[in-house]
Amino acid sequence: MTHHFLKIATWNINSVRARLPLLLAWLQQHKPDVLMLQEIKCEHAVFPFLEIEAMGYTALVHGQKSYNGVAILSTHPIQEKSRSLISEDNEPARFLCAEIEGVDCMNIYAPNGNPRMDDAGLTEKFRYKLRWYAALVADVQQRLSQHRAVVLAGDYNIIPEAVDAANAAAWEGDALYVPEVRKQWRHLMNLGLYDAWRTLHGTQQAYTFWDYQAGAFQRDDGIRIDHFLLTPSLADRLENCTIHREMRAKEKASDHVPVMISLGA
DNA sequence: ATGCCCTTCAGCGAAGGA
Repeated sequence: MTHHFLKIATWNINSVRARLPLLLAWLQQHKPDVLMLQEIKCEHAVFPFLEIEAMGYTALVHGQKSYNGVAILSTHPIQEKSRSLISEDNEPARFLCAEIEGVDCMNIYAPNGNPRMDDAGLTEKFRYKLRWYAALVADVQQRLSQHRAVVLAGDYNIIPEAVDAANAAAWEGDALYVPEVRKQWRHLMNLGLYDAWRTLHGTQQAYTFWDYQAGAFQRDDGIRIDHFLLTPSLADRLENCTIHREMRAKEKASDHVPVMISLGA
């Protein structure tokens, strides 16, 4: 079986319009085959198609006004497979799946889930995060039963382990780190998926998000919450995984940075 | 101590993020 060499990236861009110059410069420099964007924060009608298509990319957009929104950019032929994960009314735009070169590229922007508790107990926001992850696990399971090659990438809003935070103790009780949520991560891993960063870099500490507040980046008080999970045949092709930390130091930076993998032919 | 910051929409603050 022959494959295409593929560079696939993910980036929670925190508004594609506010970040367009940074996005175009990054694409020009790194030229990924595929880029999964989260938090584009716009509807399809105002997505910057012209500028992105001028760089040789086709854009598949699942937009929403003001909040959320995901998109997949590709230099290869792209076929949409799904944009719904959880069959509830008013589903926010947090999911988009497309087939590219025989790979199911699943772009996720998981619910944050905070605040986790209020006076009445677990909040609806937190319960929704758990339901959303249950639906994601079921969707991935379905694709695995069909022997699909799957790249599951995006903003998971999960700190998998203590090593994935500069100060794990500060995240105790937070919806990104509580045991119930880390258990959802383990459910995914136990389906047989490989964390691209962990696979290549072991327990080396690296972060993909630093809060805008309190000089978090200057203090390197970050967390690793943007991830690539791969099915085994794709993990076998994994050549590298890079976290583009330098993007956090730019003017008008997103609070997340790009993560990129290379898959061998 | 979810306040610090940033984005959107719609105004001259609120909501949401993580």
